[in-house]
Amino acid sequence: MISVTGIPGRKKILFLRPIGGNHKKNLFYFVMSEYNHHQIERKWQAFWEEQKTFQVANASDKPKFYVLDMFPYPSGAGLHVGHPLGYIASDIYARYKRLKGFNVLHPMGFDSFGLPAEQYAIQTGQHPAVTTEENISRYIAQLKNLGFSYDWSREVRTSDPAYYRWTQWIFSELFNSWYNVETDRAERIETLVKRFESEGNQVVKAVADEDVPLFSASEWAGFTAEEKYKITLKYRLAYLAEATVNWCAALGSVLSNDEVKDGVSERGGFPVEQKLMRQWMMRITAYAQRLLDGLGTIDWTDSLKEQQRNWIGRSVGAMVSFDLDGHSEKITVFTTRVDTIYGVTFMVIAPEHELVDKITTDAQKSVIAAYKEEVKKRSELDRVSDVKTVSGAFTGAYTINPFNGEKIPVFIADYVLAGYGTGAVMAVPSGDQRDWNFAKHFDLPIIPILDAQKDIEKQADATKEGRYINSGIIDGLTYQEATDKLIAWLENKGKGKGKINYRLRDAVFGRQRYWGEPVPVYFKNDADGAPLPYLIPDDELPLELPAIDQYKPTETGEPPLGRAAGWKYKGEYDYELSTMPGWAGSSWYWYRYMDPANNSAFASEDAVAYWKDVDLYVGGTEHATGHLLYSRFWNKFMKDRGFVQEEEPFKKLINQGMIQGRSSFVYRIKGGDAAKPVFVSAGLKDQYETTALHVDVNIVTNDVLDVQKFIETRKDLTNDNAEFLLEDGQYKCGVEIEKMSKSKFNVVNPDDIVARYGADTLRLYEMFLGPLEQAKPWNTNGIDGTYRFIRKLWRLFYSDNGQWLVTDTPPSEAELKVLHRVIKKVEEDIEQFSFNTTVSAFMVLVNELGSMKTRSKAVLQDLLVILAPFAPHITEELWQAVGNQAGTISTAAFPKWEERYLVDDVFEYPVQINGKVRATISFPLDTPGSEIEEAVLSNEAVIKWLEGKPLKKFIIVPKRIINVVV
RNA sequence: GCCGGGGUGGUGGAACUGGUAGACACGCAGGACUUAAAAUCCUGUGGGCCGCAACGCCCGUACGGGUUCGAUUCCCGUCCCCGGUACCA
Repeated sequence: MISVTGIPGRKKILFLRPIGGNHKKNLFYFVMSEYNHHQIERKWQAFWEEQKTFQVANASDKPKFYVLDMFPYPSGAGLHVGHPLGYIASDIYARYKRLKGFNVLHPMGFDSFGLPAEQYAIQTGQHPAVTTEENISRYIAQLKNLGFSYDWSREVRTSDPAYYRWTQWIFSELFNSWYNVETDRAERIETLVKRFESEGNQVVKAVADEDVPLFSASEWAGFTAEEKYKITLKYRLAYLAEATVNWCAALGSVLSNDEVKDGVSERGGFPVEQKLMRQWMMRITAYAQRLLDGLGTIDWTDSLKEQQRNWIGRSVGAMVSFDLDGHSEKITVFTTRVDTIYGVTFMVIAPEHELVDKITTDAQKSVIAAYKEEVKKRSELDRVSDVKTVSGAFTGAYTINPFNGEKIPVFIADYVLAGYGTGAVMAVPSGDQRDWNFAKHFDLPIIPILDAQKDIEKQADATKEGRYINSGIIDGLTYQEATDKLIAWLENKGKGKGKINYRLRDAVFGRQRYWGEPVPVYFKNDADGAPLPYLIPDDELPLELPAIDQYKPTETGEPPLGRAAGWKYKGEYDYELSTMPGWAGSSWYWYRYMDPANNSAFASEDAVAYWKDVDLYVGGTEHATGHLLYSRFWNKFMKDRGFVQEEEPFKKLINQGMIQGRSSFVYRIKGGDAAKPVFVSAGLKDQYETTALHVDVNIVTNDVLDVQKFIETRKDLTNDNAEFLLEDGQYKCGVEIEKMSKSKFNVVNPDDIVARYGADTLRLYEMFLGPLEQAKPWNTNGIDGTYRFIRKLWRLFYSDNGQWLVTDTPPSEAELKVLHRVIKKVEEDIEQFSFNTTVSAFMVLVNELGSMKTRSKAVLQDLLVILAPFAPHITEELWQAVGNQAGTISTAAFPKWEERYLVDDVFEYPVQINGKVRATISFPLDTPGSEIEEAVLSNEAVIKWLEGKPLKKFIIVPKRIINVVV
């Protein structure tokens, strides 16, 4: 664009644009066009900001609606075109809901604590707060560029002390709470102490550490205050524990299970090992059942709920105690198949099991020691990838099957995990393939226990069909009968009981990092000189991050906070040196938006009572077992304690699919003179041996490489030394779909697209690409179509030479028909988040209106309103141009469609004949209600079938089905 | 292996609860306008056959069966792709 000129007549901006031209002759040709997205979008974004158009109050006579985006971590790379996909969708929905008469809360903020800023700090010495601040500014600019209707006055940042003061407060409340199994909710720790005072701890049912000593009320009364405090530490929802954690040496930090993928860290791919460490933990396991039950009450996708179900991993079974031959201890196993107990021919316990050393016989000591050594050496990665190899060692000990008194050899093997169940399994080779493999390897007996089991000499058969054999008291019974009888027997004899087990582990709540929320705890030594944790009082929060000189761990291996000179509580007691994990700040942030400036509570009671919960949450599925689980956990806790209103925080959740990159490749022929590289076009590459090289997608158009630009961007190439083998005179690039990332040169920046086509076009195009939930590659190729649509829309109002076309004449039947059909479709599609088909409907509407001679103002106004959520800028501009007050389209009423405009000249309805056979029937429009004599049936077979049978009558029934009685 | 979701033109994708498969868009081809190009507009575009043509016919929704007057849609089996998860007892 080279110049912007005049405003003749109506409020219309003309601008001149060079459109090609012969630069050598210095000749330019111009067209006049009125649509200038730069001007329009700048104008309205400024307008919205000045007028505070999207600021929303915590009260209204309209119903509330809360639309939330998963807030981003502000990375240094800025946004790429993939990021806004979900934001565009939620913005459309938020704007749509406003048009539908709701008071809509639609905020945005930043999850601003995190690893990358810290890594950068370690390398450069730059304080993470500084880089974070810069990144956030860039994000905000990019987001505003896209015309989102956020209420920016409610912005939050998790790294802001005024925010994390409340994250610390929630931690304190968790620390001050215990889980009462009888009431099935969290309660203040004081209620537990009262119980101890009146009845000791033997009848209290709580979720607590396993090593709690039993005491009576009078014993409790005899404890010192410090001893009492120590006992309560074992009950609190936030507690310290010596736990095996995923330790990543390269990152210098502990990682949670969902941050570890295939034995390496999710971020960076560094090796992760198991290590015992004293850590803050969260008793999320207390909520396992409620987290599971809650899934039934919320509108999330099945796959996401299934992921959470699997992660929680509920399994129903029984605990069975086996006496040890010659020892007083017992080994307890957890099994989901008690019914197979008569098929047990050996037992396997984890190498880390506490009884291993005790029960190993002298003869086996060396074998066991050697095996344990071997297991230690095998990394997590090997254990995972090498499932086939059978390994294990015999301890020399035997247990007794409680049902038939048989002696059962005890093995150790690493396929049994110390952390799940009891770390011991009873092995039934006839019914379990792993046990079967183990039995074959060590030549142990395989006993069939069901008459329906087949081929158990070849493989295990896990069937529950048939009747039991070789099975003592359950011979002849079915699965359910047998299970019930065995559990009753066990409970009766005190040898076991029915039990539900969860895979879910308590969450580690500490990172050896600087850039996170400090845990508001200090340590004071007890009578024996061991440190005891104490909370920092609420009124002294926030505990702010101290300044430190370097951001890496100390020389003695302490977390970075160990470097903070003189950082002690009351100048005397050591603070906790680890910080909270990344999920802490994001586990409650949606409440802060409700009342972001409050400094006497995380949000006022009124604000929470008004907004309650999130009606629509939009974000990626990658948070399935992290953020989305922890948030539900904290929310349930806060509900228990009466801080919030709802059991579940996110009523409906939509997962937008990831937008992948579409990488382009050039092919260099292998061998030859390195100084004279030869590149071959994609269609010819099979004739040579080539190396594929990424090439920047920004110099590739429709898969054709701009060879000149390519040479310019490469230092090693000149016009003279490089050779290109072309096809059809062009260099065609190869294409591959990969994750969008800088290193693959496939990043497309939304700012570039906005500069070229405008935010409205980008918004429409991202929605048009395909179903929201589906992953899809970014491809700029098709964007011209949406851009054309926007300009066609403009030309409904202005002719090519800038003439105003809209008239006050009443709408024609034809206009109303196409309009109302689209209004209906748009409404239905938006409610179902089918935005791609909505955009198609707009295109049809604009095409059809464009082909009509008339330009009725009433019709065009309705079109603007229904299109406004998708393309807010151009619709605001045209809305004002047709004579409305500026900015009022945001709160206009979504138009209603009328049935009478939806019907065609000819009805075409599915038809039922005698309530059975169906076909399509067509008849003239002016006949409904009256008797129908003429009709056209679509299906030949039906017509044949009807031949000779007079049609008695047609009955039009609801749902547009016609019943024909013959 | 198990769980969840998919497989439709050259491409992205439509198709309500079983009722004209391929909407909408990209790309491509042809045309109009233009000294030319761009932009814009118009026409055509799943494959095949017959024909001057309108019309018409056959085949087509991964593959093989089935139910039905009628199947992209429902059922059974096979293959492939994507996501999650993995010695969980």
